[in-house]
Amino acid sequence: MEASLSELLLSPNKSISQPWQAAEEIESWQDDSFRHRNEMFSCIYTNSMLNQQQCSQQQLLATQLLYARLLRSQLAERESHSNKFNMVHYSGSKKTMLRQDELLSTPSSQDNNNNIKLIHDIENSLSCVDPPLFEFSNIHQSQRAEQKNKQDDKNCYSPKLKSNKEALDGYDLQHTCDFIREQKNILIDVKKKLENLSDSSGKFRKSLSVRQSHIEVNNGSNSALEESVRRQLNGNRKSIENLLEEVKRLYNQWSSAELYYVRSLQRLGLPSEEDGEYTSTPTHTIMALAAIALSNESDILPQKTTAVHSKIPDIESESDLFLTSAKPKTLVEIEDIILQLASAVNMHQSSAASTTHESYSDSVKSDCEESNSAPTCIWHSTRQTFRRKKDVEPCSTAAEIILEYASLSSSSPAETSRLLTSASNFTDVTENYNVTTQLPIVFNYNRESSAVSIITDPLILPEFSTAPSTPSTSSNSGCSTGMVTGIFGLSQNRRKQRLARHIETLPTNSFKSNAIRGNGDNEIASQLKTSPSITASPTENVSHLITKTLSSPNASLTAQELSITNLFKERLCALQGNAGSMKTEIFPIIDAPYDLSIGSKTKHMNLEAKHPSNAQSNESKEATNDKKKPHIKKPLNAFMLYMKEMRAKVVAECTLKESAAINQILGRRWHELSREEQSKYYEKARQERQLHMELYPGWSARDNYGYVSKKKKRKKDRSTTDSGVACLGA
DNA sequence: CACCCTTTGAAGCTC
DNA sequence: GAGCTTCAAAGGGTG
Repeated sequence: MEASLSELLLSPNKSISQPWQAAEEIESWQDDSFRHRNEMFSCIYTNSMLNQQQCSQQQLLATQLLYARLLRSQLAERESHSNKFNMVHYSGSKKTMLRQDELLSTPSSQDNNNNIKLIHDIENSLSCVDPPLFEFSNIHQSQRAEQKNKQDDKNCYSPKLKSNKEALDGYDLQHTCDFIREQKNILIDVKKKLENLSDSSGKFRKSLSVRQSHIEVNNGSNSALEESVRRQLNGNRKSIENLLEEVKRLYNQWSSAELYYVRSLQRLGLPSEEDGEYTSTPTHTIMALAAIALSNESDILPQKTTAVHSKIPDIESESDLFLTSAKPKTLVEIEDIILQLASAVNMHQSSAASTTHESYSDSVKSDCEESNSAPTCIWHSTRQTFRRKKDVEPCSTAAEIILEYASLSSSSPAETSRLLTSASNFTDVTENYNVTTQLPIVFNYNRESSAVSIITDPLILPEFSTAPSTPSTSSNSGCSTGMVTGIFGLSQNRRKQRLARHIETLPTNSFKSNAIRGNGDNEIASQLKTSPSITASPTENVSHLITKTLSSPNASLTAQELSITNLFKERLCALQGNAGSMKTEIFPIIDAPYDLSIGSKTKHMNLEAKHPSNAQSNESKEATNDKKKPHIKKPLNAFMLYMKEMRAKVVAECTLKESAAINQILGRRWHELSREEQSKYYEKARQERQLHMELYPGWSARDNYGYVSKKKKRKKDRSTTDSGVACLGA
């Protein structure tokens, strides 16, 4: 029962001796860490379960926070303390949450309302989650131990791995994937239990208040007994509220792990368990681990966020938050595991592909060789193909692979939607690159780059990949014109102001990171090629970590590059494989970061289905150009957010189904809202705009002008002409 | 099947 | 800066 969630998730083998499992250590950090646990996510996910739209933003925020953490972790000291996996201490959290001393402080003889019993019922309901969990876990762990023994494996991916190769040889990828999937199912069970617990706790709290009010009404006298009962009631209520708070945090933390996992799969274009075609891949494993790392993030929160506990912190504070060099507590350790796992996965892959560990380019070759229609490789002009030949200089660095991948994407200008799909891929791999190499790299390739360029910016790749080889496709989009103009390249005053505002919120630390701000491919290539030095430069801790993790610096580099390279390889081969069919196959544009829903399938917000492409023939070229760039929708305003949230309720209340009528009702209700209630939505809208602005720094609402039907425009013209105002305006 | 309807608010455009 | 336009969501209705 002392097992932590991290243990459950990360330990495939019970026999693994992991120092962080020591109960003393757990006890030592639990109190401190649990108090701050999920501060970030409790802020991020406030009300998130009630509002899907909100979830999308918060989900993204969470992801960004992860990256920011990854970034920050490079700058922070690696603590010697072994509170490595400071995740939800699953069973232990129960004890912490319940605070036995508080709960038991009330003598049972005075528990007239059976409050203690109820609390214990709740406690039991929590504990009833544990047995199957650990039973399950132990079963699988023992099974895995047996399997391990059968395979005569000598090593596993312990964080204290000394001989990486040995461990990698013994690493059973498939089992790990299975294990993670199983643990995810367990987490789903935990989630359900927590929801049930939350419900029962809510009922209890309600009954508690009813009883208390009953006492107050019926008895006017202030006898000592009543006072005592009241105090106990208050105490119990406090306990319940604490319990609920902890449950909420647990739930949020779990959700964060799941969300990031699902989201990562979606953004990589990999199927999830919900999809029929799901097959476990190394990338699944990596993503699952990343999700775990994200979940772990919650423990690194500085105290700062508690002040805004009741509301979602704004971006400024968040940016400031994760760029301050607070102490990392667990992330480095988690990353250590992830790095080793990723390396192990790729080593495994490499060996499976009958290639040498040292030459992953050969692996690329072997994986891609079956592709007949190899796109042009701009890096190896001698062959003009990405397909590896023995006499061709292979892409020797991850940077080249990345760039080649990008060039490959851009080499098929006819399939712009595909390119857009690759955007998320690129971003993903870039992120993975950060994960696996622990390099705080920011690719800032936005034409109108703001100082804050969130790593997940989906525009990064399209711009990056299209710039070298394809001309601008639009004249009005700031994202597609020329080279990097920087923050001074803005032409619109308002946009200047917005950006200036944005920049003002930037902590200076953000520039201290190893942000790669380049103007061309060569620069980024050279930057990436020098990754070893970058790895060593931010802190000695990183290099120390890697050196410690892997047998040698070279091996470190190789393993890191293997990690990203294989990720790229996967996508690259997929891209190549689809090269022949790309011309006819239209992939939906996935605008992943801004529109992914929690636990749901990707919503293709940018589907062009509504676009009247055949409306006017003389605008076909323009329409074609429009199709080539992603359609980034406007952020929702306060009323839209309100509508989105309340529509279902109104529909349920009324028999109306027509949206126009519903909207009228919602409009009236909006005006009936108090200022406070409205301000809640205004605040949400503000955050949405902020987030949108950071995600799409170069985006302007103007970019969407003309996106809607021309008929609508004609209709508007007609209506305005009727009013007579438009004539004056025109 | 594409567009309309209907709401409010934000942003862009025009004068 | 005022006034106007466009778009954001939603889904039944309409041509």
